[in-house]
Amino acid sequence: MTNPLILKLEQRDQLSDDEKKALENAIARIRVVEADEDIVREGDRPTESSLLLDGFAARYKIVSNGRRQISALHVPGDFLDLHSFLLKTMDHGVLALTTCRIATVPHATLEKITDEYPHLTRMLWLSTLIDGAIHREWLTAMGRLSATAHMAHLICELFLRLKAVGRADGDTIQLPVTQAELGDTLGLSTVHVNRVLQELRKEGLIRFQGDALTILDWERLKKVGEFTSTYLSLQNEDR
Amino acid sequence: MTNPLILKLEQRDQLSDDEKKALENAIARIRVVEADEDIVREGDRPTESSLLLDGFAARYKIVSNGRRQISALHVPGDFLDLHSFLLKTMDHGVLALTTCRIATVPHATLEKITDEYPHLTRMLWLSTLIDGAIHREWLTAMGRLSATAHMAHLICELFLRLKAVGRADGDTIQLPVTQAELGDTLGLSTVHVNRVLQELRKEGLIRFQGDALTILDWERLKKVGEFTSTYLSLQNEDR
DNA sequence: TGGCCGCACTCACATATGTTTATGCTCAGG
DNA sequence: CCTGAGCATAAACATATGTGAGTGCGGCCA
Repeated sequence: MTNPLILKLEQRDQLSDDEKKALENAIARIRVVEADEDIVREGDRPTESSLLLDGFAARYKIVSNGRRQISALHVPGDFLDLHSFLLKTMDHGVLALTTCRIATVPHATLEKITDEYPHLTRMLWLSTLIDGAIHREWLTAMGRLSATAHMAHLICELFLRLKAVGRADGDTIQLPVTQAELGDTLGLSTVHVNRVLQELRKEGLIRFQGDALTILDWERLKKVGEFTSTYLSLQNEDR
Repeated sequence: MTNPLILKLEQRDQLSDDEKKALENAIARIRVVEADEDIVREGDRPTESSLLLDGFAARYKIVSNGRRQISALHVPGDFLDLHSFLLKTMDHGVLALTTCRIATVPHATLEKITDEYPHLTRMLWLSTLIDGAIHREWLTAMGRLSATAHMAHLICELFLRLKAVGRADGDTIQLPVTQAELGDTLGLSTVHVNRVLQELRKEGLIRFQGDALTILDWERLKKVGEFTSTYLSLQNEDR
């Protein structure tokens, strides 16, 4: 089975065999983290970065009154903390939402890659830039869209991101995320998440039973969520 | 006068003379953009990136009902669209909030830097990672803090960022940003921005007359905004 | 010098979303 | 087969923030 990171990057630009080999060799070990466990903690100074191979994970921060905000949801192929390579100190934690299979890449190896593989370096840089683009999109959705639109937007995004790494089954994705976690992602209460999901269901836009989320009307869902995929950089071009 | 980007980067790690020279030489030309003009437009595919030398600028997105969300506020030393080097298509616009002096750096030159200067490349990468860290912090503030706390947080951040590039005068910074623009940044209405500023003033935390913003009680302001500066990566270390 | 125009500021009222509390489903474990 | 935990769902009520409309000030320009 191919490394989902390679899958993700090759969607954006071609990788040489050398580069692919360098990526594969960068993996020092593979570990498994159980659901609800921390993968990295706020304040940590990791000496390696974690690449998600399987499962769902979230970056999060806790604020004073114990409330939590999730600032990123991660799917296979995503680096969870590639930024710790240069930022050094984690300004947030990373949590496993399901059982996660994780490849660890030592920062020393990343440094070597930046010395020897300029194009591959740009591709890794790109992957953090996409994270940033997603952050901006979330900011816009959170600040200026209604809760319903925001939820629709998130669903559109997750569908495309999962599809891009071969994790969509037709119009259905597995989304093993509780309504409380969705609330922490969207900045809403669980109660309101529930209301909003009901509405999307009532409108015939989605089905969502158990973990299985099915898109029933992609076009209308996109419209409700004011979704355009530009920010995901899904095009293959020279970078 | 030193290039504020060099000032900004040298605060995070040492730069060699060669690297500084490479940065200076990367500037193809300098242009001036008047307040309220677009510097880059959503959908553009720039062939050069813009480095802000003087003035204030904002990244923004307009949503369907005409509402606007500002996803980043930029001060001198910030790249406005370094990410366009690899993301290629702008997923948002960039606007001059005041008259801006801007240095343009061709993407071809950036590519050359990534080929020849690994450490400098990492420092440029770092600067986009700091943008990302700020985005995450804004997400948390927007999703889980009260409007007042969010405003306090933003003020703390801008104060430190301006101070880091020598643009603070004691406890005072120039913040030539209207309340409407602050609203678009925080995801609030102008009316509520006004209420929240009154409250911070009444509490004796800030003075804000005209463009001059003075921090009257840093410790309490930090506390109200639940502000910690980790995410700004202000420490000098090997990167 | 007069008159706009942009902006800060106010008030009255509207509403999206939060809070609290409770119910019932489903599924894993004993 | 029962039990409890975790989760989705529900209803009643509370509130932070939005909306719409308006005032007044200060600076710029004719």
